[in-house]
Amino acid sequence: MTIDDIANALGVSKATVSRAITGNGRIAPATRERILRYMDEKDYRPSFVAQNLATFKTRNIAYTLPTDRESSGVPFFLNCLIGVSQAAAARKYDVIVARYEMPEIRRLVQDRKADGVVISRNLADDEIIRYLALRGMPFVVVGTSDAPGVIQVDHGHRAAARELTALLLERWGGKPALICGDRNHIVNRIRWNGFRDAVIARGGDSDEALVEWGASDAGSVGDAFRRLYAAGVRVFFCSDDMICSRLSRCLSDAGEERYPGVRMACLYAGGFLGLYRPDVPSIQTDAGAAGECACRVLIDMLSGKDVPGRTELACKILEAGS
Amino acid sequence: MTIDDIANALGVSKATVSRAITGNGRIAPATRERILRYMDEKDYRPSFVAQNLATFKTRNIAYTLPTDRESSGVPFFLNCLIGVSQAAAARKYDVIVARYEMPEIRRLVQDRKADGVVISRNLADDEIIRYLALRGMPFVVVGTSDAPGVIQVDHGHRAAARELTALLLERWGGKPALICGDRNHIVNRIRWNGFRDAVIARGGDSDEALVEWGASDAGSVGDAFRRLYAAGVRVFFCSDDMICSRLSRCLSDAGEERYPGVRMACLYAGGFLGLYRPDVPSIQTDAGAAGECACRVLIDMLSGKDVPGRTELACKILEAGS
DNA sequence: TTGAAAGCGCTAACAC
DNA sequence: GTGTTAGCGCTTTCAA
Repeated sequence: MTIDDIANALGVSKATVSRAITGNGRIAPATRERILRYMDEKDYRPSFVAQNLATFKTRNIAYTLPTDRESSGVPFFLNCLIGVSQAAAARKYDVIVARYEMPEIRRLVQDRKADGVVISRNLADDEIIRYLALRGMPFVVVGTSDAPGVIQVDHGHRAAARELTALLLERWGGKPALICGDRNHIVNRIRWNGFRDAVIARGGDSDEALVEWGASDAGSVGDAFRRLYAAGVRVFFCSDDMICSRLSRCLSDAGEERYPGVRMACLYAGGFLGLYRPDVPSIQTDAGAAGECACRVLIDMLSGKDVPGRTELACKILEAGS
Repeated sequence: MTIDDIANALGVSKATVSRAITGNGRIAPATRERILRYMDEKDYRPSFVAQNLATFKTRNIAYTLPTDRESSGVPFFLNCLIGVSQAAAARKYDVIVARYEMPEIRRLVQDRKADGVVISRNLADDEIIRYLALRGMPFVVVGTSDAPGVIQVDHGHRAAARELTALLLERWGGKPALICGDRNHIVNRIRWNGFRDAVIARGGDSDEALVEWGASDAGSVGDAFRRLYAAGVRVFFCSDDMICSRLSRCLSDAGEERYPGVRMACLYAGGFLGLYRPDVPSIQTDAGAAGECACRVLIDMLSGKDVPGRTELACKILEAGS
């Protein structure tokens, strides 16, 4: 069934039917009603493709997916995608996924398969972001980007890290340090900042000895831990739950009694942690909410609305026993 | 730039240019070459939307996403999606995601946003699968479905479960049992079948006492474990790594020495396990490969090729020490 | 407020 | 082997 069938059946012209569908142009409320009711009755849906051709819009938004083995195990990306998909569907958009690689992104914009893109990953200085900006493809980043003028949606990692750190330093005392992931990931630097804020606020200084960068596999986490422990650190903050789990395992392997007085906390729990250490204090974020918000912002942009340069979502701090 | 510009620039007709693009119809190899080269030179890409309108194809394939909290932490779905996306891109298709819910699926087919769908999840008897079949939307399932005539791609879970079980019974001896997840998940039933195959082959019988269904959270896994242990079981197979991790944690919480002689193995390692218990024997699958294969099969279907009703991928058995 | 008609960029008969 | 032409289903001037 097409717009013509409707027009004929109702004795009006295609144009009028189109006006009823889009809401553009002048049309008598009565005829509009009549047409809409008829469409509904016949369960008619206008063809997206035809609409797209006429309007130069796809009604798709693209979501970028990290492809490295490392990230694909992280629940964040899936949860975020689900949020994006939800927000999109609510506004009659669809989500198409694109792997976060230059050739794929290029194809995406050249083939005009999407009206805008949600980027789920943010490295410090990024070729893909530059490309999108250059080509005028609207996008929003989930996370924090240091590139100028980039619309972003993120959790308030720094404030949350500061808050949890302050709380635990107060409660536990002892010498703290942070075991942190890749320094190139902005979010790790942000957590480090929040952690440091709290340390400084208590009169400590921002000593680099307080942080071990680049922890990732079991080996490097263990090494970092032993170095810090030897230096007198007893309160261990981890930049994420992956590291926290590894530290925790490293401790139980060695026998907890071998390292008395150790405390630990987690500056970001993306879904792993809960499973294994419900007792570790941590910061919870909601990837789905972030995705949803980012998508909403993007679609607002596409509709020509003004959007905030940065939207910050609240984290939840889980003090959890101990 | 459109097909017309090209036609004019080269002094041929639109139709000829179209033939060069699609490869359909008769065209002199020489002109074809000339046109293609020119397009390349000018970095011209035909408009997908216009093609779609003319051919009734979208060149999109849909991938369904589970929406429950439970599944969204499972790396399988993301890895599978990445595989699908890879296979699709290689064939100039795009992937659009749809949450696995009836209203969304209905919208998808009514709006004709995709030519086919890859289903990443398989419950025993499924409303959505029935709907797709009814509406003539081509689809393939990653996993095993008992609905008749459903094209499926899966790992050989049963054979692998049988093989690993046999191997370990041989090596360890002792009374075995399986702690299994939701009985409604087909894949759990399949693993149970494989496990049982091996037990029977050793002269055991297919006693239901050998399996505890419905394990999921820490509590139910712990309960199942204690019941079985009390019944004399010493060799514990888990249907997946989530359960395995919980069992492992339950043991270390209790103090391993409290339950002497316990062995454990994992009939499916989706990405969690490796982190925490590299020493537990397990069955590894490759979700990415499965997604890639499913997508390839689907696109073959769409191109009118004959495809196998079921494709089975090999699992990797990790014997891992102990 | 409505209708007629000209696109949007491409494909696919059908003729030559 | 190539060109002509009529769509694909919708939007959007421009007149009426």
